[in-house]
Amino acid sequence: MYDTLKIKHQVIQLPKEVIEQQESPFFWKGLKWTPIFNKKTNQVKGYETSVNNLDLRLKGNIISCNNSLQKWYMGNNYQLFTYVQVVEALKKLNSVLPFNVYNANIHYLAVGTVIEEEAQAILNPWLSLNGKTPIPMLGANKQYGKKFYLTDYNVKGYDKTFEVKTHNRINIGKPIFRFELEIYTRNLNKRKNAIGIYTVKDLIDKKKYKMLADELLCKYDKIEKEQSIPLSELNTKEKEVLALFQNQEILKQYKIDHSETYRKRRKVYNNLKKSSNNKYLTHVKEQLKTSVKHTLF
DNA sequence: CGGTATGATAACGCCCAAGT
DNA sequence: ACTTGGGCGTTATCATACCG
Repeated sequence: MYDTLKIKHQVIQLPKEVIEQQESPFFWKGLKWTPIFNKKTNQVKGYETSVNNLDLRLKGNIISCNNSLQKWYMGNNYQLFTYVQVVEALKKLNSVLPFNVYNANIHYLAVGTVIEEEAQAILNPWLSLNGKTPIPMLGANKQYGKKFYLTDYNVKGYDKTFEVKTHNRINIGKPIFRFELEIYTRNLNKRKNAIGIYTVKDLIDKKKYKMLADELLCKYDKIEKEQSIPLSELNTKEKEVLALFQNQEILKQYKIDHSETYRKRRKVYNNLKKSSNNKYLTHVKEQLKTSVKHTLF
């Protein structure tokens, strides 16, 4: 389930080479660290090294490691990445990195899952998220995904089959849709029912893992989607509300000019969606649910 | 400028009561 | 019965700062 993780380890005792801001490479913790220079001042601003295809940077007394756990461990992220595999991957990461990974701080993480579905059909109905329209994800002059940029998190869905075909020249041989949430942990930690993701240890807390999985599904639910509802079954108010919510431009202005009424309209729309029986959207939701459930093992 | 961090504040969802 | 507006608790965004 986990994709990109940005972890930071605080070094208690820096080697003398770092304290002296040594300008040549040195060995520390069995790794060769090379200085990074500030191009303007030519001063040492940190050190970098790599181990097992992972880049590490040391700045001040913080070693940071930003990478996709799944891609590092499995080579790709078009397959499921289950809890058991996550535990194994972190165990391996801990054995490879020169510090205790489990105690490292985590500020940002991405969770995602894949389902065997045609991406375009899923993406076409996506209208907005919290009132924001998606940015198209482009590759080879083609839109292969949609991404929502919000302050504390990003949500994206895309054609994984297309992506690995154009970027990695790999043919998966079946349609794979990937859905992903990239989020700052503060958003997870400062809410009412906080999940509490502070260190890597928290990532393998089964209860928290489950909550993150739910968070991913919850974001999918929050995406405003074009509804296909049997129109003749709606009353006048519902028809008007439906039309309003399917036009993002008018909706946006409506929200500004009639904010109070907007809230009432939204309520009607929410109820409308609940009673809608869009089989396809329900099917996609179920697929995601099932997929996420499978990553729990 | 883009990425990150942080506290302040605006916006939202929900409920209820009052007005039309 | 439908609409409007206030209160409240929660969440998202804004403003600002820092860094390279």
